[in-house]
Amino acid sequence: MTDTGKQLTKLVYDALCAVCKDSNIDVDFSMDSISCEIPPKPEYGDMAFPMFAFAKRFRTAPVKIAAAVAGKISTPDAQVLVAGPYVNFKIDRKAVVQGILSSVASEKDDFGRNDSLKGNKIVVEFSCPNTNKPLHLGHLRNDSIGESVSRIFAFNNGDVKKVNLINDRGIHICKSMAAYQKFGEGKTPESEHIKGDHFVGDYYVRYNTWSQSDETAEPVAREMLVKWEAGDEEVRKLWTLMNSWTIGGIQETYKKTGISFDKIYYESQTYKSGKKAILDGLEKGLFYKDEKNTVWVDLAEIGLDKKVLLRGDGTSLYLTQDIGTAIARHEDWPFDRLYYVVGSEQQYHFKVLFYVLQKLGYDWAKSLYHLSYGMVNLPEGKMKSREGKVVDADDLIEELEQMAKDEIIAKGRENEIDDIDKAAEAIALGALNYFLLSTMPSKDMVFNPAESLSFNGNTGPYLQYTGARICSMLRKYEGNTDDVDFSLITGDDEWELVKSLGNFSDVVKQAGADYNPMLIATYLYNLAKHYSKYYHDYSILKNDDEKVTVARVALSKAVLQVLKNGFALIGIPFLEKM
RNA sequence: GAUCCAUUAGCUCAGCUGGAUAGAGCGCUUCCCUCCUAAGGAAGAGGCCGCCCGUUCAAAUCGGGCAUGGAUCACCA
Repeated sequence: MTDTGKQLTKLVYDALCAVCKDSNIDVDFSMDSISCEIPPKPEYGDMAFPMFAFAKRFRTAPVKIAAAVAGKISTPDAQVLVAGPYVNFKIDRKAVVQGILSSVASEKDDFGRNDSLKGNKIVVEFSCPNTNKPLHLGHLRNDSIGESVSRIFAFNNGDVKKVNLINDRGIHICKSMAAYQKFGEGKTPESEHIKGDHFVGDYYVRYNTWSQSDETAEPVAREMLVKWEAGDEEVRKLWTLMNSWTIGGIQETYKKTGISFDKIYYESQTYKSGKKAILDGLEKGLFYKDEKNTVWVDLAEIGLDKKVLLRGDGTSLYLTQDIGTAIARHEDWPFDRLYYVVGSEQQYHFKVLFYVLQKLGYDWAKSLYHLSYGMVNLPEGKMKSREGKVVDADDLIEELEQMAKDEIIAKGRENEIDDIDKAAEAIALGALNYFLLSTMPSKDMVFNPAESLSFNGNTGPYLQYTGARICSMLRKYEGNTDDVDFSLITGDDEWELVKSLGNFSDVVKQAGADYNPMLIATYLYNLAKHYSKYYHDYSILKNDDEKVTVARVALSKAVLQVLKNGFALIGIPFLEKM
């Protein structure tokens, strides 16, 4: 495609020069200034050259320039069209089709893989749950984005490490512990047959109701935190036990949603770090101390106020700790970039964090990114943990699975599918991940259970269904596609499909550059949509001419392959049957 | 008071570094199991792209202002 594009660009350039000569205008532009586009509709041709850029120079309307330029071009390779302000070409599609379909067939699961991030060491930190409650829908969005961008970076051949930092200490953890100590009566997740994270989460809720009616609750939690920091044996024991329950439960959820990490950090092990860096900075005069020995940073340089880096008693804060872990991480593995997948409400925090690291003289601080994502709201407003207005992750997944199962049975597909439970799980996960990733990360999104859980239309299951149909068709096809006459797949609808396949790699690159999985989701939806129309309008298996069948099957195989490759990037399980 | 983000169809969202008649899905009104899965396809209705200026041959897109909604801001994470 690019070769053809270059040839045509040269033709257009030469014609433009000729037009300049006729009008006595100096040629002060190069070939690079000519842009080449793919027209939005097939009837406009296959390649388009807009003439807008020359309107000013020529003091002529783009439409007239296009006509003049087109008049100067004659080539046996392509047909020239004037479409308003554009000079368009219809080209010989066969070679392009052959090129793209052959690459898909030979590169298979690696089709779309490229070197745009080769040599880049990239850390993606995401999820970062607390150990006092189970995951909710907001965490699922975080996980989904983190896992997906990691896969996209890796598909651009970046060297990716996924890390998690578990927030396992602090007053909120002590609250669930305090409630358990008071009301637990030695119960365990096993004895109550409850998933560990939910078990602990129930005590966190219990604490909140307790503290509302009894003012002795708060001192209990506070005292527990002091004991924890002092290393009190009994408190530590309880802490270890309850954390193991929660983390065990959360890991089950990770397993279910296809999330994994290369390394898991625990805040209890890192929360004291950063102190030394701050003191060093203080010595260098980067920060200042007040009369209470509190260490401050002045943020006037970046238009902000000031911020505490170290308490007067020498203890660390969230920011201090993040400074420490960032430094430690870079020492562990000198990354080229580090992405923090964290909600948009922490934009201020990261702005300050990056600034302080830069001030401390760490050059790599400019390679830190806050991959900020918006909140997941409910139609009636925000999710509020304390009021119990949250969409629990496990509950949501279970509900989706049940719906998928019902759907399979309602469609009478249970005999066609080998393992209904497995298929239902895959459909549920596909629906969930597609839903979470098809909105731009930076934007807030609304989760309307009734509408969001649909399996029709622009959804994950629609994509899975498109793939499953192709598979089902291929199972019925006996022949092979070793010898394809590519000239038989040059119709407009087929051309659109092939063009789309050819774009996949660019979309993967763009998604990597923008760290935006939504681009993959949108791309896949459009591909599936084009294919569905094609599938409906064209007979693929039953044709008078066997050669036509071969060609169409080859095209279908290529679409299937690209769908598969894209699915892997946004966490949509591929299904051969559904 | 300040900073950041958002505002596109009834609802949920696309629209890339400005360019050909503003696009999907859901919902609504119709039509299609002709072959390979109807979890599908086709058609229709539905838009001052929040408002006002500006830059440009060209603005949903860029800049400024305003309005509305949200997030954040001095020792919570």
